[in-house]
Amino acid sequence: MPRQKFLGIYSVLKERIESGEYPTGQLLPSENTLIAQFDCSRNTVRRAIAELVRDGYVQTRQGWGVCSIFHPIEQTSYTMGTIESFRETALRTGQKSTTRVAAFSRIQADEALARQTGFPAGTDLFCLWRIHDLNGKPIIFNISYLRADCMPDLTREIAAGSLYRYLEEELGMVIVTSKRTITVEPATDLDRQYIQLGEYNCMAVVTNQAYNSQGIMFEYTQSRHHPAIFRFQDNAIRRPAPKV
Amino acid sequence: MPRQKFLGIYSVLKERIESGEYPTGQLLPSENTLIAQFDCSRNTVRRAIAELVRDGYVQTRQGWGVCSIFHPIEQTSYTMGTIESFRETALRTGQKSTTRVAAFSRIQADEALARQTGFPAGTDLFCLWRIHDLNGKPIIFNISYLRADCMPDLTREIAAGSLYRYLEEELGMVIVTSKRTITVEPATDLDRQYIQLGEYNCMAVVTNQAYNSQGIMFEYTQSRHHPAIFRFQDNAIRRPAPKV
DNA sequence: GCCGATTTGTCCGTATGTATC
DNA sequence: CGATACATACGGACAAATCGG
Repeated sequence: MPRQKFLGIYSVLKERIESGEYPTGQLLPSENTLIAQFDCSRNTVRRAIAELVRDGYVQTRQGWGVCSIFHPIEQTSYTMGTIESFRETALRTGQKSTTRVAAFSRIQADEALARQTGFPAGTDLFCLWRIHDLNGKPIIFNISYLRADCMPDLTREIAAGSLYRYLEEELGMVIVTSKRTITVEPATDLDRQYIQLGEYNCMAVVTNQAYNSQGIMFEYTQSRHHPAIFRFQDNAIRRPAPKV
Repeated sequence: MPRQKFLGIYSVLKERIESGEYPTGQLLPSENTLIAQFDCSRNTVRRAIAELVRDGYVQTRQGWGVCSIFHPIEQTSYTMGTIESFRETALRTGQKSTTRVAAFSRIQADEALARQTGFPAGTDLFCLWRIHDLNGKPIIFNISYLRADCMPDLTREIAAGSLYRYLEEELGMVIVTSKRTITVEPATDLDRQYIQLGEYNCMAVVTNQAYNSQGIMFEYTQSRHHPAIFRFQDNAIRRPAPKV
């Protein structure tokens, strides 16, 4: 049981849903019942349920209850609303991953790059090209720009390992928010050089802007995925009606 | 001011951030200050801030404060973590949209379709092909399967209008949750028949499973987008470290 | 249609824990 | 160490939606 109570309740409920104890389409016990079961306050139960809603496990309806909408099929998604590094995802799904550094340089952001990345013009940056292999096959071509003043001692060797592990464990940097944009772009010569695309002439591109705990954007990365293996899943919740 | 207090505070803070009153990289007033300003409880302020975090406007850090990470550039996204119909999106971005029905039929889900869509085998379904034009150009090919028992009187004519408006306003159905998956797939002959792809040989595919307020999945839709106009944006928040 | 019981949604006040400076 | 800030948790009150009698 985690230190935080609501997370404990959350994972217990999650497991009950996955195990079929609360079947799809049926109501969970009411909040009051759960309060008695877990011996906690109403807010704590509600917090746990809110997380399940975010995960697409249940949905709630005023005056009615909390309803399971779990379907076991979809649990194999590549990534969801959390930040997860390539290495972490591979680990979670039990696959074998390696990373190669194809280029490593230090540059200053010119006007065009500033517009593209969102860094102020003139910012001192590391430019990093990495290839991610999954089960021996190259599938992601990563173009990163990293604020040099946030990681002055970055080397090509470090970049070959887990960049996020280095930032978090070595530098004590806390990665908090990440803004992502998904697009589909024509494959470039560079893409074809690193990724075996076969018949495909496009790439699935995830553009990622990561912020550290001080609110500074320290990373801009274009992850150019082989289209055949790319998969992104999320759950949307309809907001209360747009008041006329 | 909306009926709900936290939404009012949310939109006031949002506007202050957008207007530059709380510049990017700086801290917002502390919770206690905001409590005094809005004359409300701590929970209410925190709820409003939580929404801003979800929107990627701010990030919070214990012991430090709430920090603006707003960048005005990115506000043109095609869609975000909410459910929005094609028509609503077009309206919001001020574009001209039309919808054509290319096919309309009534079928029963066989085993293969059941596996693909998640409907139980044998379910009575409407099958609907629609083409969405934006500013006169066809850009989305929509393949929908709809539970017939949720909308027995659906006709081709109704489908040509806004399907969601019909479901919500005419049938009083409330759309709550939607599970989306984004992939990239090779363009089919059918795709090419309806969408002018030019050099592209792929489509950006958004697979959507929509649930009504009773927790019943009533819609499965494959939205096959022209890759050049497809854009999906979201904000990820790093969960507290995976407890080892 | 109304009423009452149940259930979730919103809001308040307070206390304590924990991270930051 | 203390002051300040956010994070978690508790308990209570009322509102709004749902459903059954």
